[in-house]
Parts: sequence; C-alpha cells; structure tokens
Amino acid sequence: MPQAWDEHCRSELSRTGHRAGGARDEVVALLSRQDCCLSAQEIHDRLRAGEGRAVGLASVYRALDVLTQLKLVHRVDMAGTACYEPADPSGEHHHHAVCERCGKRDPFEDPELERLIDGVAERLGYDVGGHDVVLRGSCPDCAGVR
Amino acid sequence: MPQAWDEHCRSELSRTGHRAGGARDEVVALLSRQDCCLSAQEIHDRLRAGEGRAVGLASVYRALDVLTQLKLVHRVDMAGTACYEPADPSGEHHHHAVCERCGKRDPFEDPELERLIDGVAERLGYDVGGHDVVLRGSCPDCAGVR
DNA sequence: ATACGTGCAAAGTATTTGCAAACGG
DNA sequence: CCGTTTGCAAATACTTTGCACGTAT
Repeated sequence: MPQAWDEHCRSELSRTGHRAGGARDEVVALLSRQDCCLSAQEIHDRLRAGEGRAVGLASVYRALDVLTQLKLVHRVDMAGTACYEPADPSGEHHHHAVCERCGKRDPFEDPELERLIDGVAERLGYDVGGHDVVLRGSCPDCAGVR
Repeated sequence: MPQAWDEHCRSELSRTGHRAGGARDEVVALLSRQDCCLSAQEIHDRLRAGEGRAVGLASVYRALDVLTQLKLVHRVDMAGTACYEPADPSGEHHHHAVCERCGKRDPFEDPELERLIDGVAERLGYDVGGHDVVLRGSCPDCAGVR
C-alpha cells in the first residue's frame, strides 16, 4: 500500500502547523506516485509537463527541505545532484545502484545489509539518523554495450 | 605503509603520460598525508595555508579529475560537496560516518559489509565499479550535547 | 621546440534567499 | 485579517571551461 505515504505526509504536515493546498502538495502527490528517487529539477519538470500543476523550482526545493526535516522524504546525494524519495514511516527503505553510462537508477534492498550497518553505527558510538548506500557502475544493459 | 600511495600515484601518472612537478603533485602530496577525505576547497585552502605550495582552485579540480579517472583517488559525494581521498591500490577501502552537527567525518571499515555489497551487485546484474556507504547522524561528542 | 599543465577569470549547474503578492485558516 | 506559502529573480555555492602563458620532456 504505497498509497499510505501521502496520507501520512499530509497529516504530519498539518500536525506540525503547515498549510495545505499549494505547491508542497503537488510535490507530495508526485513523489507518492514514484518508485524511485527524483531530483528537484525532475520534479519541477514533471509537474510542468502535466503530471500535476506547474510549480516554481524554488518552491520545489522549499517543499523538499521541509519534508526532509520532518523525515518524510529521504535525500540521497549522487554526483553533484540531490535526489529525493518518500521515506517509509515504518522505517523500511532501500538503496540505489546508479548506472554511470545511462544514468538509470535502480533501487534494491537487503535486510542483512541494514543489520550490519546498524552494528557499525553502534561500534562507532554515533547516534545515526540515517544512512545511504550507493553502487556505481554499468547497468545490465550498458554493461553489455561496453 | 601509507607512504606507498603517493609513490604508486606518481608512477601511474608518469606511466600514463602525465608530467611531474606542478600543481597536481602538490595535491597528491597533501592527500597522501590525509587520513580521511577532503573537499577541493579544503585542499586548496590547506595548500595555500602553508601545507605545500599555493595552487589554483581550478587546478585542484583538474588534478582530482585526472586522479579519479585513473582510480587513484576516490570521490565521495556528501551534502552538496564532493570529497576526495586516496584509493588504496590493494582495493582496501573504508566508508564514512558524517556528523550533521559539527561536520566531523570518521572513516570506518567492515569486511563483511564489503562482502555483502558485492553479493548485492551480482544479484542486480550490475557491473559495479565502486560503491559508497555514508552514515549520517551525531558523532559521540555531539550526541551528548543534544 | 612542443605538447601538456597551470592560473585566472568567465561560464555553468545546483541550490538558497529576498521580497511582494496570493491564499488558507 | 494575519501569518504562511508561493513565484520570480537575484544571490550563492560548487565545479567546469577558455585562453594565454609557463615548463617538463
């Protein structure tokens, strides 16, 4: 039920005293339909292209900022651009493989990986709020080509 | 023997037809003395501050670019800025925990983590050239404060 | 000599901020 | 009404590029 997220999102927003009905909602709506992460520019472009109402790029950034602070979306830094995706309230999450040739991004998950990372965090004495794992290389399609 | 890296670096550079004696060497020298990653700006500042000869910022970027392509240094993307560090020729490498409060970066390593990630890469069918793991949170010092 | 390397300044991206107008509660 | 949110444009941060000059080979 990926439908749950935008619900959760809106209720958290109103609970924390944010208003509804504007650019931010468009961003939430678009993200909730997404399976993997999008950059601010991509969000802006898609909204403008018809998947919702056109919204100023600055507002996209502002919305993402608020959502990130509330831990409703998760920010991933990749090669000069930040990408954002819904953060599952249950704590479930995935990581990314990025094709350096065609730019494709594929999500993956691995429970054991999560477990290990938690162990590392504890070992370091860090109070870890989140973590990212990024694999860089060639996707199956591009690996064949070269 | 962390001293080995800059040797390796210089020999690789000359082997691939690059000249010695300029800004790039200063960057290599500085990096070889480093235990964890530095941003281009940090490298530039430190060289200017006396840890070596002052070098143009653009040259730092160009040097890092060449070194990255030769896989002599490893680039890590964190919150809007790229950081670079020596890449151990043996393939050994570490990852990073970043304190979101004070900006401190701590390296860590975990062989089992590496093993797991290799497994994931294979499962995805990706030809993975590299990967990063970043833990975000509060370091032991900052975690106490707040 | 002759490429390659370097420094500086200008050009590019990615992201943030200032401000007046629009709007929800 | 009033404070939040928005859009635009200007500002900022980081990185890349163009060009004239220097220098290792």
